[in-house]
Amino acid sequence: MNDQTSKIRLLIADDEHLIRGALEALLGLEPDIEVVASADNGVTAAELAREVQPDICLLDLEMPQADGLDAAKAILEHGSPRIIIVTRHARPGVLRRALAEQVAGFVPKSTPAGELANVIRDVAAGKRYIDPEIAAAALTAERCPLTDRELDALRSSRSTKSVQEIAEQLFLSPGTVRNYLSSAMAKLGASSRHEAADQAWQQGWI
Amino acid sequence: MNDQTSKIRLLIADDEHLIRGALEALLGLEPDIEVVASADNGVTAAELAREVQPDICLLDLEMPQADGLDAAKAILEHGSPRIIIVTRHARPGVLRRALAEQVAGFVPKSTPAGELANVIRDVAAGKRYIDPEIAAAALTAERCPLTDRELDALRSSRSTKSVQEIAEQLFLSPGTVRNYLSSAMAKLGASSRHEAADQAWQQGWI
DNA sequence: CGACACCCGTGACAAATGTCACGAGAATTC
DNA sequence: GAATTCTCGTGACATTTGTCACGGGTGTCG
Repeated sequence: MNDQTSKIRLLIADDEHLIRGALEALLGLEPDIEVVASADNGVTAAELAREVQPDICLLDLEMPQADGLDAAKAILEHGSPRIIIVTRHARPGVLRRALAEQVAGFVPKSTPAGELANVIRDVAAGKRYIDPEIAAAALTAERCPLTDRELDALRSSRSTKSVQEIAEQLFLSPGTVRNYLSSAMAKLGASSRHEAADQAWQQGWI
Repeated sequence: MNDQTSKIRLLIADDEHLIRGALEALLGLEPDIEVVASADNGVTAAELAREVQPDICLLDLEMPQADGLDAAKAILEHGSPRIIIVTRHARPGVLRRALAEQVAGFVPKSTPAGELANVIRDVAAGKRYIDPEIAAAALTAERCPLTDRELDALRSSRSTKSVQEIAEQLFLSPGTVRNYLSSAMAKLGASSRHEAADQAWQQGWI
């Protein structure tokens, strides 16, 4: 791939131009890193990755079109760069899914800026890097106690408002939906379905 | 203050270390800009501003402790730097409040990175800069149709869940609160108070 | 087989929520 | 002064929501 003398070839994807540009500037200062591509959404990130074959892809998790995990999946189908996910809200369940996708690095945006270059070097050297805070949270967080249908109901209840509509979406009777939501709320200790749906989302279960 | 030869003295405040560091790197590359202070919340930003007396303060809107507007207010009590607000979600109402605080610049994080330095120079030269997209949105957006009490109720309903608790917070009867929420929902075309509160927040009314 | 967990549905009930009609007070206008 | 409009407030009402108890069906595991 890249020998001792050549630079680490980096792709950056973030939908906020200001931040992407700033990251380019920050990392461009490093003598052993070269930014070879940048994108503002997951789809073009995947396309660019196929073209330029970078060593490392630095992907923001929250992006329009396709998020960081979608992009990682697409990228790994046509190449084998190392992937680092950057995120604002680090949720345990998301970390699990990221690791399932063979992601090599996972850092929150609260990471000190100086650290990032080191993480990139470590990952380029074949190591993996997981933010210790998030790792701890993911390990202490118990497994999702909800059943599949309960998760379906919660998912629908985030976008839809009335039980009727949720029932129609899932092809169920309204009573059943309320039962699922009720039991989910009981398991999560929430007092409204919105609260329960929020919690489930925070954990990365939906 | 600063004559032709001296650099623009800049304070940066953003709670995400990664972004703050990246911005420092980006702007540090400019020959006529010098980052003299940086903070990760509004309170320390205000304290630092009093100490180092920067020419320009670049404040993120979303910060813990005190947000960008709070910080701007505090800063302007003990000095007269020019303030630039940076934000992820640019809401029309927030722009209005920012202008009321004598803020000199208002840019979203979707601004191209190269632009930012130019904005800083313009503002340092005494001009004002408002992102055209947000300005247009703020001008087309009609004035808030809600009464003061309706706004109070919506504000409370974002943090509190039951009508009872909202009523206690506002020293009102539960029935009155429900009326305010109901009329607010009618005015906004929402079908639940959460939806209405969300809309009002999106517009920057609360 | 029995025990168990999950899926789907029903009916009934209390509490919370949203809607409505109505009234008191203040300000404006004729 | 009377009519009008606006805001703020109260109480009654139907609907929605969340809870509970129950039953039938399916598949898995010991």
